[in-house]
Amino acid sequence: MSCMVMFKEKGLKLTPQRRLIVNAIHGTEAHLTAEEIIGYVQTRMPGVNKSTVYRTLQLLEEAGCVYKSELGDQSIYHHAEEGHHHHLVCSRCGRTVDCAEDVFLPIERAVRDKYGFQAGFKHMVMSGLCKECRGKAG
Amino acid sequence: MSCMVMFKEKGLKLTPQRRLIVNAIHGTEAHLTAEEIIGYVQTRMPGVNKSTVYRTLQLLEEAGCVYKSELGDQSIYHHAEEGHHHHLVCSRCGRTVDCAEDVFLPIERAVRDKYGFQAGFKHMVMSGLCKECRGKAG
DNA sequence: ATCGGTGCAAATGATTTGCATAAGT
DNA sequence: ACTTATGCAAATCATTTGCACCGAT
Repeated sequence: MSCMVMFKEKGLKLTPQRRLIVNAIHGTEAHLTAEEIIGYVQTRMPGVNKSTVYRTLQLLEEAGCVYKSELGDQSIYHHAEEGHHHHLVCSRCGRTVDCAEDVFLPIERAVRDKYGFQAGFKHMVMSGLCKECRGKAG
Repeated sequence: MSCMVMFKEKGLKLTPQRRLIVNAIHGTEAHLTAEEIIGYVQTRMPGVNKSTVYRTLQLLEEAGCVYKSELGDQSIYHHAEEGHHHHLVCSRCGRTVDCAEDVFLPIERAVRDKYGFQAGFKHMVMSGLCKECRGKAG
């Protein structure tokens, strides 16, 4: 719950709305779209406005409590806990699989050695087919 | 110029507007935003409408002549020629460096072996710091 | 009292779409 | 001629912003 602490440390307020948003993100290992988070929050507290959610997500992202990634035309959000820094999202069933951080090390090294380019692979979201969907048609 | 041929093969028309759009994309190794392409086209042929450009880009992408990637909140476009399948975009100076395709092989293998996940790394755009900018402040 | 937070409504900005007209083949 | 393409204007859709009011410290 470092998010909660963060608010106070920055002199920001820990409102019920913000608590809900933090809960939504910490309550799952999945990636959530802004819309899904809005839905979660509004289910438990009708009347909460989209802009409140967007503003809070921005605060959380700036504080490093939440990762924001672009997938397709929307942004998806995920908490920034230790131990699982990348994600595999199945483009068929939507399942999310956590992925170890070190899988990017070879490419990071290769790109640095070959091109002198320091790539930043932070919380990457890769799309493809998960184990279950690989065999299936479609 | 397989794009040009593609139009005819599909019974589509090769208009001056489309020719310009194809030229814009094939005339550079850089990634172009829709806006940049619109600018290129309108400079040489004022009056061409955005929607024409967007519609053509969509056709080209569907035909596999052009790659579309999301970077930040906009889409960027690049021709689909052989030999350079990934791109490194410097987040500081905007420079684009072509990147060999094989740098993704290790990660593709690792993710498949570890998680049974078949990731699709097609025409990836990675952001980071290029050789020139790595030393500089900022 | 003061500063930050919220809801609301309107603004943005990229992309898409409906439609009447223009132009390739 | 016949079908596709284009320009224009309006519609979307996710996200952002201005503003007056509300609430916690």
